[in-house]
Amino acid sequence: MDQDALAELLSDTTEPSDVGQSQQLDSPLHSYSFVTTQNAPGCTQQQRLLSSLNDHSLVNLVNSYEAPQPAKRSLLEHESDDDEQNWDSNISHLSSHQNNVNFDVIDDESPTVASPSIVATSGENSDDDQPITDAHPRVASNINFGDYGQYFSDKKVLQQDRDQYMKKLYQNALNDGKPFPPVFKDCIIYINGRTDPDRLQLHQKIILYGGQFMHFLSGKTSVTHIIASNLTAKKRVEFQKYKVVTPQWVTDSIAANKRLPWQDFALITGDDDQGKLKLTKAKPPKGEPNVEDKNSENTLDCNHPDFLRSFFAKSRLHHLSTWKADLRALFCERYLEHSNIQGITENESVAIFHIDFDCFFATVSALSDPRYRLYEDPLAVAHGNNSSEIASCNYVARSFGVKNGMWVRSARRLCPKLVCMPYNFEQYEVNSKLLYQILAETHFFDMILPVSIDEAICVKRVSTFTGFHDVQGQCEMVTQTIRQQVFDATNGCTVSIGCGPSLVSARLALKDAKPNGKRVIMNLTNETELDNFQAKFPLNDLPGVGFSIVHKIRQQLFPDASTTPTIGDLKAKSTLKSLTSILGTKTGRKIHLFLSAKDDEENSRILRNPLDFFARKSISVDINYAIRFDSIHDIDDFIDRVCEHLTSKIHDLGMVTPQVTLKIMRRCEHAPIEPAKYLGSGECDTFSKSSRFGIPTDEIGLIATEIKSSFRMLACPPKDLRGLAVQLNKLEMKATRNYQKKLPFGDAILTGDSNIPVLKPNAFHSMPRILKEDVRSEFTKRHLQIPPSPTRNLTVSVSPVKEYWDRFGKSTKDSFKQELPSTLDEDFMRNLPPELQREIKRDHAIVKKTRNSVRKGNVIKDYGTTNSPLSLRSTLEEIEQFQSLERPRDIYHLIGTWIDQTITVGPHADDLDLFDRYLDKLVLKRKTNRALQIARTMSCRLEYHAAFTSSESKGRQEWEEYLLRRMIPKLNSSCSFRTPQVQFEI
DNA sequence: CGCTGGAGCCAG
DNA sequence: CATCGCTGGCTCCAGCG
Repeated sequence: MDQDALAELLSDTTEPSDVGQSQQLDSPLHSYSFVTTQNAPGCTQQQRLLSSLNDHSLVNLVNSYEAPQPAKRSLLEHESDDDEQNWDSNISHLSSHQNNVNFDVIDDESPTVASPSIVATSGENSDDDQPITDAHPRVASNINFGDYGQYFSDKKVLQQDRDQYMKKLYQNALNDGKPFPPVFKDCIIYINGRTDPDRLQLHQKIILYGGQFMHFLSGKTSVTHIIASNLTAKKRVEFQKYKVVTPQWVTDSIAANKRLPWQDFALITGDDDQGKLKLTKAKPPKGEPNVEDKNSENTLDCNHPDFLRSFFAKSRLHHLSTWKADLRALFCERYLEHSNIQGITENESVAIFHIDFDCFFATVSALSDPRYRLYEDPLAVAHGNNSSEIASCNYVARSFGVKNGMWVRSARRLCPKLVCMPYNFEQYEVNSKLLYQILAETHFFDMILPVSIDEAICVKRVSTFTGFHDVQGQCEMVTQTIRQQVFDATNGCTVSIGCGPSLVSARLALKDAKPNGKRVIMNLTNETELDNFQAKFPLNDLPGVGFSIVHKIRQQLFPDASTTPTIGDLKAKSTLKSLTSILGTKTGRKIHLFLSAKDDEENSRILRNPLDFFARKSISVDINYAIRFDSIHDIDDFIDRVCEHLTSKIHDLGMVTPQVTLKIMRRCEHAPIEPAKYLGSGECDTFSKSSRFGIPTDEIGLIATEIKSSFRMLACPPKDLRGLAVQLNKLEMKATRNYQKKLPFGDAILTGDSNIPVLKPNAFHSMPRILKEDVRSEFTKRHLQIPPSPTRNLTVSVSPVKEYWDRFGKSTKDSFKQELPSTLDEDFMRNLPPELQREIKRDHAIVKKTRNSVRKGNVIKDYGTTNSPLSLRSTLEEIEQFQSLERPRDIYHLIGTWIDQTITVGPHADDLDLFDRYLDKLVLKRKTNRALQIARTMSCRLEYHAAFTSSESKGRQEWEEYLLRRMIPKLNSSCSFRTPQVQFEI
């Protein structure tokens, strides 16, 4: 590093953690395929666009969503002629690849340039990974990264090739292969120092929009623009003659779709002796608006309506989860489009490629700022400096013993010089996309299975290799090509690849390859060889084997071992029988198979039937951070917001749920009120409670009410709540015929200007979520009225039943006041009806668990009465219709059918009497939960009909009348009769 | 025996 | 200032009829 750069570095006092906090907002890259489906952070361009529209256009824009939404774009999609081959079975054989390896896909105009990957793959027995790993066989400090950089900087042609290649990749990945407008045509741009958005993002933007990028300022003459956020005094003088602009020039030009005059963004103004920054109109690079933003963000506590959004925006784990879900959804979409893809059958031999970025977050974050030296300094990605968790650390840090998930404070004890870098979620997405793009373009694999943002499993049938010879060699070649391409495309991110005949072996090979290497073991054909290869790995390298399983195995089979046993150790010491007895049938069997490098049935599902494997079965929100509530009402509001989030999602997915689960974390009795980690949950007990709807629903009112009621059942004092999760289970597709029909508020009209078109009620709610939020705020800003969500509207204005229900639900709120007895009086218990006994036992169990804070083996029993098969013995004689029914769901179904069939004429009085008697029985038997559930089912059903029948419908009115006047009061009285005895506490 | 709800585990 | 401890899927187990 030269003196100037050093001086600049030292003069820059901003903490690294400030870098890149807000840069995701402005990127043009945010709008591609999977990112948009989730809660991508707000998008200023979009907001800008919206606010530029007049009311008329805005409403029209929203209305356009009444039509079916355009299909999401795929990250695996590209538009070239051979598109179809993407997922096809082995259309392009390796032989054609050998010709293509030279990157002539990149740029046909310069085929003469030797590609580095040719060097790497040309040697037949070259086991080394040139040029990436050759000079740096193992760990970081040896890696001669500079050589590679030099390689590019010396050869401008190559540099441009690479940019062209990247441009093409980006276009494919981000813009359906179409070029972006050439905003920076004829510009040759150099970036100086640290910038916001960071260097990597600016680079991408510049080349995407037609500019040329200079990595080094050696030949200053050719550079037309220099981008910098800040300049040292010395640089200021040095750059006097250049067009030095702020990064905003780039972002604003792109937003404006044309190159804006550089003078407006000049960093050095001629008449400014003090070198004061010229702050440009929209947003200064660093300054007050940012600070304000941060402050307001920081003050968001869990009561703030935007808390969820702001928390999610910064949570690595949330990002990981949503990325994964998105990738899975995308896979299914693609899979369905290409019906010719076949799962792998049991008898087929395959080569599995397990591909994974090396310390992904750390690498990407490090590359975004030239001050971070990835291969020399110990680096980690984390938010804070003490009890902040390390999301990812580079291999230098690992050599000190630093591990992912460690708190920064403890890591610093191992490695005092550890440098913390900020997250850069947007760039992670971009680089991930590039990986998947490259994998797809390779046209080598039969399937590309997403594992996560930084990891994929690729499959190739052995039978589809060219000839049958040298499978090993072909695999090695393809791994090396991929590694090289990813390295180039991502500006220096390395992937490691493990390749083997099974999922397990590929995974272990990957472990062997890391960091920055490849390991192909397709040549280990007989069992002994494979065994020998596997023997050295520690047990926890096996998939699905974590802390707990290792612990159990150690305890039972290696009581004296001081370290984690290896696969070889376990294989020598265990039998199928011993494993299943220690770990259970399935787990034991699975591990037993793993010991011979075989995949078990469950693991193979991803190969056999990927669609089934990736299908979404549940959806949930977990928040176990910053949860601090004072009152149950605040919690109710929070639950509402969580449910809103979830229902909005399943609504977008067109799904409904028959079962919801609430899971809470409650501060352990002995745990301090505030744990070591700021706003952390500390040590907690967890409790969960699930309940079912008679008919699957996506209705927020029902779901939220149910969850709130579950929360009360769990009887957690609001102040002790430290975490809350809501899950919608057993998701199913909503029947499509519904909801297309006319809804009762179809004539909803926007107030005000009569020239403004009528807003179609469905339209707003059919918009993609990311758009919805901005449109909503835009509407609010203009005092335009947004129609309520169809489902919610029903609950509010159409169905008094619902309203009643809400009140009914709330009526239980204040009734759990008394303390539970610390021990149960046996006599007292014996004299109670069994149902009640169970209920009290359950409550007692909660208290006991809470008191003891026992972590394991303290299962709460008799939890759900809602779904235990109904004891119909006494009701059977009287109610013929229920005779054959044993399961609650059948009962709900019957009631649903009953309502459906009588919705126009109303229920028959005799039937109602019969039904009344049935309810009486339930009440008498204290099965109020069941009765409650039935009422809920009926309410739900009636609301459903309310959507399609006129409010005059006599039959429906009768039904509602019955529900309101007879059924609910009956349940209410039974409920108030019951609650004092149940003795919850709040 | 098969089913269910709750808890636990694991991965990234 | 801290700091952002998610989420989906499988398995195990006890209890029920």
